[in-house]
Amino acid sequence: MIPVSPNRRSECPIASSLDLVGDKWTLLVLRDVLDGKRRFSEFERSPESIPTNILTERLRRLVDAELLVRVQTGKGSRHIYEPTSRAEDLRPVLLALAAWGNEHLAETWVPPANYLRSSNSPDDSNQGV
Amino acid sequence: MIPVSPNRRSECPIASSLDLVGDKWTLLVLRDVLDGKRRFSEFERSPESIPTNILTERLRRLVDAELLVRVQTGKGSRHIYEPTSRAEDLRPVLLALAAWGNEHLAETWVPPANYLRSSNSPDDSNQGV
DNA sequence: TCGTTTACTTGCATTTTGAAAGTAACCAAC
DNA sequence: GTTGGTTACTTTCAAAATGCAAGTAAACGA
Repeated sequence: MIPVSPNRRSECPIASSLDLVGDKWTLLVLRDVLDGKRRFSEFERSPESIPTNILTERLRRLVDAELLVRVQTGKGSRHIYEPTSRAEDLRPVLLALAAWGNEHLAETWVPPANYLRSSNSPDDSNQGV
Repeated sequence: MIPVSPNRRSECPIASSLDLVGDKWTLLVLRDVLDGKRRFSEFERSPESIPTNILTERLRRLVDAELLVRVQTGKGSRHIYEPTSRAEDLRPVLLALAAWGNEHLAETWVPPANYLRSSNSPDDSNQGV
């Protein structure tokens, strides 16, 4: 369980979830990681172009809340971010948002049928994001 | 279909949805309206205490995007906001967020089994939000 | 060894948010 | 028919978050 945060607005589970992931960028980072991306530079290269200072801060928050774990790879400042089951459990949220977007927003990419359905690495035939 | 917005970050359906509802407050207004609330003053009284200038602006955006319709009641500046089917279609997003919050965030209200499942007015036995 | 990549940090301008107070129209009671 | 309350806002201004650009240090790759 993620402990009660000091800036929680209410005990509503929706409001409390949004206190953690309800901003412009966090769910997009989670989208990427659940789509198989693992590295800072991969998140950075996504089409939305997240500013790097914000990416750093969001990754830190997600690691703090244990939605991601940061794993050292090689010697220096080279690591990957792996989703935990807490992050995996957000898939239904992302899938519901994607379905709503495809149904109601003009000119959105329709992802392949299995998009975000497994934790596998992204498949080359899809449009990714 | 909601037309392409000038500030859209990408054609990803998740990112595009978040361009409209991906902030701290919008989904809480939609939670309230899907929970049976209809008036400005009802949204204002929710436990998260949305600032009124922000509430005004969010209601305007949701009316513009046709997730809500503003209906005059009585003479003067007295109206209600009714959800359209575009808003109803966001229920799965809210339910998924609520489920995730209840599973992973400490001390969140567990809403009744039928929470947000219908467009009926809220039932007195529930804790509302 | 030299250029490139990775994963950041820093500084600063712009934008958004938040808190509080103000307002105008209506409504209900006395 | 005035007074007090409610409704649905608007305005002001401070504070916080975001965004952009540039800088950095270590490591990697040829």
